[in-house]
Amino acid sequence: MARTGRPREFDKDKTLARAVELFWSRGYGATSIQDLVDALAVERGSLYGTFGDKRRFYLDAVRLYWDVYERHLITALDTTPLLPALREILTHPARLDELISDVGTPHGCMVGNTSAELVPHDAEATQVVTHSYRRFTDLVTDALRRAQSTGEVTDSAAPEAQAQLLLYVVQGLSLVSRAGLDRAAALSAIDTAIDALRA
Amino acid sequence: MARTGRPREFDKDKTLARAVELFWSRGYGATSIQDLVDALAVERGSLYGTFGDKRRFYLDAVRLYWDVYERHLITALDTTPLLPALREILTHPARLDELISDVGTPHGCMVGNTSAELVPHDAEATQVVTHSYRRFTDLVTDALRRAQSTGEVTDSAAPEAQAQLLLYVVQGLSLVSRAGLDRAAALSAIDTAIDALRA
DNA sequence: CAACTTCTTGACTGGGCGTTCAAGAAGTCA
DNA sequence: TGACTTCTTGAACGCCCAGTCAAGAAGTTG
Repeated sequence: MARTGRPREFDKDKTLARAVELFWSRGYGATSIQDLVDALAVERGSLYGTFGDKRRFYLDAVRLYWDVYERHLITALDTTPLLPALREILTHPARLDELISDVGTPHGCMVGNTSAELVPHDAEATQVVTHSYRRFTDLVTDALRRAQSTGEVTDSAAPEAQAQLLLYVVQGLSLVSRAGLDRAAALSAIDTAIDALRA
Repeated sequence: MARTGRPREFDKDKTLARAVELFWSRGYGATSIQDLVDALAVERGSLYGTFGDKRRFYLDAVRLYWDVYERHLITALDTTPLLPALREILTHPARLDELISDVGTPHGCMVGNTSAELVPHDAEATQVVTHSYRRFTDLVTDALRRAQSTGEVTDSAAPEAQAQLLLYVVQGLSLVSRAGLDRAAALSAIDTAIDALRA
């Protein structure tokens, strides 16, 4: 059973990565197939043939977004001391860490945006969002547990509760930053959260 | 210039309040005019005559949502001690405080949902969201400043930074709770946040 | 009652949406 | 080369959407 035929003219992975950008900034509903055709320079039929319908395409984009963030998360959490890494993780989706000043308004976290727009009435979207949140809290909980044992992080609260709170903070910052970002105020707030973790 | 004519058969305020429910749970894009006609029992023409187009209608609903929450906020913040009130405020949009167990998945905060779906590409929505966030931080900052002076709240951080952080927490909790809510885990996280404010 | 104003009703419109599909192009394989 | 498979292209389709409008109903005013 040979799988021959005319080869695809565009790079599937790169196209999906560019679709992430579009879906991320505009959301699911406000991004039309025509927008994607224009931005990706791939015709409608090819998009449908390669990625299935719009929902599949979008959800694949969210999954890719999360995979990239999770890799970043795992790398960052594997450092000592932990608190500077946590600070970076919290500020990352809101692009607070970018040095350029004219970064424009950030798009927030794509998982959070999906939660607001498609959850709970879309079951598959709900599953993707739930999975991502769960991975975040699991990974951060482990890191906090280690940092508690070394005495870097206070054990006045359970690492699970601390991690859950950090999820709220990062999702909240991402969301609020869509409406415009006062960098200094945001960083002060994040530092307040990080300081509260200090032993 | 008399303003006579056939009187409106429905209650404008009550209808707007019911529209809040619908827009809140489904969002802007996923709520069609037909949905509103069906749910509100008011014909299309009357809705358009009374509330203008869909965007106006939605934004008025968001404004009403915020007004109600803000009144609640002002009342709650005017109490001593402050920390239990803050705890209640944080849990309120996620309906963590409701006693009934089958509350279903909460809709999150309607302002936050608007931020995810319409901001920043809709200027008026952005203004509504920005205004709401600003009011929240201003009101909470004042309350925290008073509570710092009485010694209830730690002065290890500026009240502005504490208030901004609480905005992130409440927005994050609201958003995350759309994907399903582990009440105990959420309350532990919120308690961790509140404890960090204690002097 | 008659004139006037506003509200109600629901059929209608035009447009944009997601999606499909047929015909041709570009490869592989024997 | 010729059969076969897959990809590309863009026109076409049907649907549902937000929004309009004309005709009638229900009030007020003098």
